[in-house]
Amino acid sequence: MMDHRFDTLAHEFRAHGHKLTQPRRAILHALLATAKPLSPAEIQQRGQDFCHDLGLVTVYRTLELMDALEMVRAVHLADGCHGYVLATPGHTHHVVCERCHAVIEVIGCELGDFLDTVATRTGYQITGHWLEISGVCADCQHEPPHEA
Amino acid sequence: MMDHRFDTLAHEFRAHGHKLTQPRRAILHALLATAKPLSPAEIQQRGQDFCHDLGLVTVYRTLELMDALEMVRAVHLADGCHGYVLATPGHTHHVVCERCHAVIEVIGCELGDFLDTVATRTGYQITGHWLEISGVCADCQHEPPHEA
DNA sequence: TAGCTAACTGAAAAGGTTTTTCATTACGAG
DNA sequence: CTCGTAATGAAAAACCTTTTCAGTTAGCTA
Repeated sequence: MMDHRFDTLAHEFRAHGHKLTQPRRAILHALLATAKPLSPAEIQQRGQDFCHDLGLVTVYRTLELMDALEMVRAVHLADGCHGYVLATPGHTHHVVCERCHAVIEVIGCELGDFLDTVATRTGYQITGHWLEISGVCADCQHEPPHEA
Repeated sequence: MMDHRFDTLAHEFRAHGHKLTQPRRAILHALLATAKPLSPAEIQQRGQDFCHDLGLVTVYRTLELMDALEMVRAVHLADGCHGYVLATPGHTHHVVCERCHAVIEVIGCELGDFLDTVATRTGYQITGHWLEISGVCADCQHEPPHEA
């Protein structure tokens, strides 16, 4: 497993005083192996390839921890709102393909001017924002619809 | 109840061939009486002031209908993601006060340039977006923190 | 106004997801 | 290697949302 991303994430647990257990390794592998947001149940299923008896409870607890450490981000989906993807550090936004659910993170954020306008118009002091963009990824654009 | 907004919304049910029942009136009253997003359970509680035996199931069914008619919008909140506010027609974004949860809808959307950049950068064909902004509303700015 | 029918309703039950509890296990410091 | 503590899986509890179903109501027709 000569994956630099894995090592970086693994180190993150240790750096904050948390143990690097087999179940947590399995969850990392599951998340690293996909670009789609995965539900807790999907993470458990895929993680069991690495840790046979990975429990769903552990997935929830680990996601909670990883969310607190900003290692993972929750993605609100149209149906439910409970998908998770590995996070890129810093402020990012997601673009989710509406056909295959592939996710790209857009690093950098040029919403400043727009938010200034909003502040002026509403009288609110703006402290944060959440943006999700949906579209059709390059691969899916080259395929006839409804065949993915 | 000489509320013009109530009449407009009430008419909306009829205009689409749906009945205007007491439970539905109660739900409208509950939503009209607040600027915060309300959970289904909160809508039931407040609606019972107008319709004593308003059931939670009816709240869910009515919200589903109102969502389809674009009378109401789901707001994803930091904790859960299941609040509802009355919708302004057209494309809008929400600004939610992080202290008192008051919501303002921002009409109009100047994200076009940003989305063009995202399209170029990612190769995705952009089809939609969801933006929520958090901040501190004018009222709360004038109060000392932690006293709302 | 009275009668009629489809739409709507509340209660109960089912279905799903997330959290809590608790005895056991395993990480990793020493 | 040993030990203490954090982490784990299973079971149960707690939620939230949807489905089912028999009874009720809105509002059209006469």
